[in-house]
Amino acid sequence: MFLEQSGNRIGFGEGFKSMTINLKQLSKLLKLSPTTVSRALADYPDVNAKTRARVKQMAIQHGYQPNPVARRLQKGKTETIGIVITPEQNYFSDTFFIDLLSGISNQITRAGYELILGVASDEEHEMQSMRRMVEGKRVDGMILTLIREQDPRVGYLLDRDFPFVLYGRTRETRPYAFVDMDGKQAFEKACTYLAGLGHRRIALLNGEPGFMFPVGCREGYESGLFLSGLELDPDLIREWKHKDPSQSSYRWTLELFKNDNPPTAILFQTEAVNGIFKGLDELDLQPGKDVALIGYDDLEIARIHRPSLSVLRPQAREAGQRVVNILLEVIKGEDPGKFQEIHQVEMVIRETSLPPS
Amino acid sequence: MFLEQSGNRIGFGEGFKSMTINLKQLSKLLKLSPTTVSRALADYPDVNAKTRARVKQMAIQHGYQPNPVARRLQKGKTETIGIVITPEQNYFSDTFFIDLLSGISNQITRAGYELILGVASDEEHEMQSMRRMVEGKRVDGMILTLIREQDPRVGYLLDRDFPFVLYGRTRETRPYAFVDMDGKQAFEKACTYLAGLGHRRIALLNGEPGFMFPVGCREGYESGLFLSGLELDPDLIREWKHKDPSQSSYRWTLELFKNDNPPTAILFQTEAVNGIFKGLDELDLQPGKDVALIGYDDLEIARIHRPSLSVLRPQAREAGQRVVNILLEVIKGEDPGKFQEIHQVEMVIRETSLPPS
DNA sequence: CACTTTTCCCAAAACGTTTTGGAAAAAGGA
DNA sequence: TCCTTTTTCCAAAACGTTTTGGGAAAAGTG
Repeated sequence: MFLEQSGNRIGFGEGFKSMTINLKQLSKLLKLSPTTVSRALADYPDVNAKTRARVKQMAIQHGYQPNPVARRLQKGKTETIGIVITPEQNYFSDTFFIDLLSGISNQITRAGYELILGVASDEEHEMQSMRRMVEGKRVDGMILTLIREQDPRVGYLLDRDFPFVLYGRTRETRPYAFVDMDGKQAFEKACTYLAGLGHRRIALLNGEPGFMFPVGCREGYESGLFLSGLELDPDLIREWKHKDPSQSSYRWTLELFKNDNPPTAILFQTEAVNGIFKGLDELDLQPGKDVALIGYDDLEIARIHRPSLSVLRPQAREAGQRVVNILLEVIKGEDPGKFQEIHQVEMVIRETSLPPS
Repeated sequence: MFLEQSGNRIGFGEGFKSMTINLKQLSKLLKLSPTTVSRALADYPDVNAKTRARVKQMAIQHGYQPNPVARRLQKGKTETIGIVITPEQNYFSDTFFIDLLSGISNQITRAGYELILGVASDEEHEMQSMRRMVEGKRVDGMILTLIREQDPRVGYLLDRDFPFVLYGRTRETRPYAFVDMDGKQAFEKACTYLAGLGHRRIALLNGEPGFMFPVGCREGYESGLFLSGLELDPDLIREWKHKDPSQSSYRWTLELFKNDNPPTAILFQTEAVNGIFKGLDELDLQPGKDVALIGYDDLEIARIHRPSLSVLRPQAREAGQRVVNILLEVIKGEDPGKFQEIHQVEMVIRETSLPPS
């Protein structure tokens, strides 16, 4: 049976579809083969410069864009990258995560790829959503965030040799690609800075154990104390809960000051700042004046609060872009172990980091 | 030339790909044609129940999943839905948007579709990102959020008859599908409630003009005043800026109380609550006690603040699910004008909605 | 038994690209 | 001029599905 290409059926009520043109139709218009048109558009050297220009001009004129689905099938790639977020991770609390996502999205678009998003309600659905993407051949690579110390996602992906990049790190001996912020260096810097101002009792209100990021923060804190010749006092360390940063940090703030020898400064993740402010308010302590504060992450609240909050500021957008560039390399077949980046974090001194009164 | 299907090349260092099976291979294993296997899996009646069971069993055993890219090409659909968000919209500030997104994502997954995400830095890139999805044949439909009164995106999509659903509404005479919250009814309810408590001076700290959602809020506020026999006083209405809710609402709060006859209650979007709290604090006014407060959106801060904030609570998750279900219908060819839903908003009375002192 | 209907399966086409492996035409070299 | 090389193009295969349009065998029917 011989089947005639039906053409575009203009005026057939097909709505949107009727305004689109495909390769075969374009090549007919140009009186060239689809092969040549395809190769002309892809800048292959074996097509005459003159015809290439003609092809490109016609393509633009008719708004031709190759059908991405067809190209993906032929190329054997999905040109798609997956990411799964969970609402319980209050990570979304402010500009930080959206900055990261913005860097990721823009770089993916630039590469002609797509970003597909899964929203999982808990850890189990998180894994399930990822498996659907991976085993369902829906993505070429995965981006992982909010990494846990023991993270089953990493083992899963390593086991099946599937391309991925972490924003963060985990406890895993096999090599893998990651982009991480130097939380250790950041907290060390903040800690020595405060000590340099004369603070001797510096508290740490750290993130929840189980996740990886508080680990570096604690290391930096301890190292900062050590470098400043200060003793580590376990009574000055508390950990807030991820599901409820404000409430838990509020409680811990009150508790910190029950101490006979209370802190004059607190280091923490900015996520927890509302609880801290509330606690200090209740204790009639003025942030910045009676207690120095430095938070990790430059959230909106840090800038608008009076006094404004001194912070450690990770460059989330840039990190997001790096994550994508690295992932594209890994997808191409590069060795993931080559890509392990730790980005420096700058300190922004505002009004809450004064010497002790 | 005769080409032999090369099979799976197990042990060829192909990594991930080698653990996957395709339709042809599965059909060979079953000694059936690809046609029959495909139809068996799709529950066509023209395949024997016995063989259908055999096929399904074998498919599960080998973890066969049809390649989505191939299916999309054949079906002429991308099975993909697009959404574009912008960071400048502080919409991401808390759980609200992620709840919406969660409802959207889950429903899309259930339908076997994919959600692709664009992050645009401003209005222009927002349009650009959408055009890439639409004209690049990367999605079957679009979801739009944070709608403006005059929204060029809506006109664009209507012009080319491309399926879409709004979360929100816009000024547009042609019929289109939307899911919106009944902001008018919500604010009316809150306003009459406060009036019922005895408040006579009720202020409105509304969202920025240009966007659609403050319109309903204002209507509800005015209607609530009217129903309660109160006069509208333009001095009691202010509008915060979208890019900086806290700062602008802080300024307006101070200004509201410069009034000779200051308000005893404020209605507002919860996004703006930080600025209001700060303003009241500076004026030595106790939230809830000296000034009644009801916010729109049940953000985390509303629950954890002491006193806890009375709020109007839209059901974002459910709305997200409806948006997707409707969009799938529109994609199927249903008339968008049939789908115009306005969801009720419940009021949650907490500690900031007492009678005037 | 002969004919019709139903059941069950399949070959081939189609979706829209890119890649492969030439082949014809033009240009260069002796 | 004749052979070789280069330039420019293209037909056909391939990616992995679903759909189309039968067709053979089995089951009914008279």
